[in-house]
Order: sequence, then C-alpha cells, then structure tokens
Amino acid sequence: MITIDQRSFIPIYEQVKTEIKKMVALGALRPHESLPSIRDLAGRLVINPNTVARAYRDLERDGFIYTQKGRGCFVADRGSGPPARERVDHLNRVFDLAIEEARLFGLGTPEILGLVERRLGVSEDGDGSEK
Amino acid sequence: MITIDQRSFIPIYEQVKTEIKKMVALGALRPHESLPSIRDLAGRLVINPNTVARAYRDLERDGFIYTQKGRGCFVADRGSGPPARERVDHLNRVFDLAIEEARLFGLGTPEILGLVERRLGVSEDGDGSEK
DNA sequence: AACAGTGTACTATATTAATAGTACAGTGAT
DNA sequence: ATCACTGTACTATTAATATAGTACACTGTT
Repeated sequence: MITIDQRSFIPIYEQVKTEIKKMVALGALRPHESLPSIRDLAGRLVINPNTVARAYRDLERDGFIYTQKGRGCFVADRGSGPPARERVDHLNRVFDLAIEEARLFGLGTPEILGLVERRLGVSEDGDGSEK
Repeated sequence: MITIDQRSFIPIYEQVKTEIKKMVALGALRPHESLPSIRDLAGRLVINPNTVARAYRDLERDGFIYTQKGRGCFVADRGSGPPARERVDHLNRVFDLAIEEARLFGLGTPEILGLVERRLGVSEDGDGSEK
C-alpha cells in the first residue's frame, strides 16, 4: 500500500500525490474507484488529515481524481489526467539524472548501458536486492 | 561547476553538500585543495552566505572537509569519503528507481533500453535540453 | 599598522510544511 | 430525524529553510 518517509525532504503531501499517481498509472486504482477517505488515509499513514486533504486537492486540480462532497474522492477517467507528453518528460528527467550520476562516477556510455542492462535483468524477476 | 535548483524540495544547503561530495568523489576536488570561500560560492550561486556556511559546517562535521579560521575550507585527506562499494550501491539504487518508474509507465525491458540509449545520446555532448 | 579576505556567530524576518483543533455542509443508511 | 460518514474551511502553532544584516576574530599581504 501507500508508504510515507517521514525523514525525506520531499513534503509528505507530495509523497502521497506521487503514490496515488503511481497506483493509478499502474492500474492498481481504476477509474471511478473510490480512494481512501481523507481521515482514513491520514489515520493509516499517521499523518494529519489536513496533509492528505492538501494532496487530494492538488490531485483534483491536476485532473487525477474528482471529489464529491459527502461521498468521497474517486479516480478520474483516463482521458483526463496529465497528457502522456508530460509523463514522458518526467521519465526523461528521471533517467537524465541517473545518467548524470553515473557520469560523475566516471562511467562512459557503454558502461552505463551495461549497468542498465544488469539492473533490468535484476528487476525482471527478483525483488531488486542483490547481495 | 556547482549548480543549484531553487525550485527543488531538497534544501539548498543539502544540494551544495551533495555537489561538493560528488566533486570530491570524482576527484575534481583533491585532498587539501581549497574550496571556494563561503562568500564567493554564495555570490556565484546567488544564495545567502549563511546557507553555504551551513553546508560547509555539515561537511566538516561529516569529515569531508576541514576549515581553518581566516584561511578557508579545504578538502579532507581521505582514504575516507564513502568507499567505492557504497557509491556503487547508490548508483544501483538510482537506476533501480528510474527503471521502476519506467515499468510503472508500462515500458518493457527493450523499451527501457531504447529510452536509455536515447538519453545517453542526448547527454553525450549537448546541454541536456531537447525540443 | 593597515587592509582585505577568511570563517564564525549572532539577531531578525518571511515562507513553507505539518500539526492540532474546531466547525460546517453534503450523503446515505437507519 | 438521526447518525455516521464524507469533503471543506477555517484559526493557531511549531519547526525548518532561507534570507538580510551586523559584528567579531583570525590570516596573510602590504
């Protein structure tokens, strides 16, 4: 389920937004399915209801969910939500940052490609842990 | 050189710390080499000297640099600094997270590999911007 | 001695994130 | 109507970040 890192620099409401968006993108939450209520989610994450409300408010503003007073919050229809274009841009940013780290570490293009291939193999089946 | 993202959720002093640590790890800054003075770096990054001082103070506490009043700050002599093993683990974590995002987006292994190849091309020479 | 540059140490202020608490209005089942 | 839920809207407070400004002590050069 949704998890929160209290010690992260990323604001909690941003973490909640990211987790919800991930679950929608994954299909773990389907269109028109109801989200946990503000107070319920706040209770489970042991955070303030205001913080969850802030996250839900942002998500509605960005078209990921819609709310009905007195009823709850629901996953929006896929047509809405951010266009694929923005998500592609985001993905590119994520990989650019990873690549930058690798270059700072001194890796060249072929080494980075090899690293990714290895990690892709790892994440194909396993749980991501090596050891 | 060092760059700062004013809109990031990561505190500026943390970004400064990370950049300095990266440069040390890379060898761009060598042991006993002098760091930019607090006021100088603050001027170049257009941030408050107090913020740079905070970063340097943390770096000294963690053993990455040492300071001499009236003279400046210098890179610590380190067999210390994080061992290569930890840095490799870190790099793996960074790429695992990026790959997870890509999978959540619905990309398969070959698509992810293609994406990385494209981004590698981008970061090879240019400034990272597309359009 | 004078000076410029260094780190250090304050005070004060503004902003944001997160909390606590209260209150109100809408929904649906009883 | 009542009740238990829902979202919403406030106020107030705390903590962390970042800023501005001032001052002081130390170093090395002149």
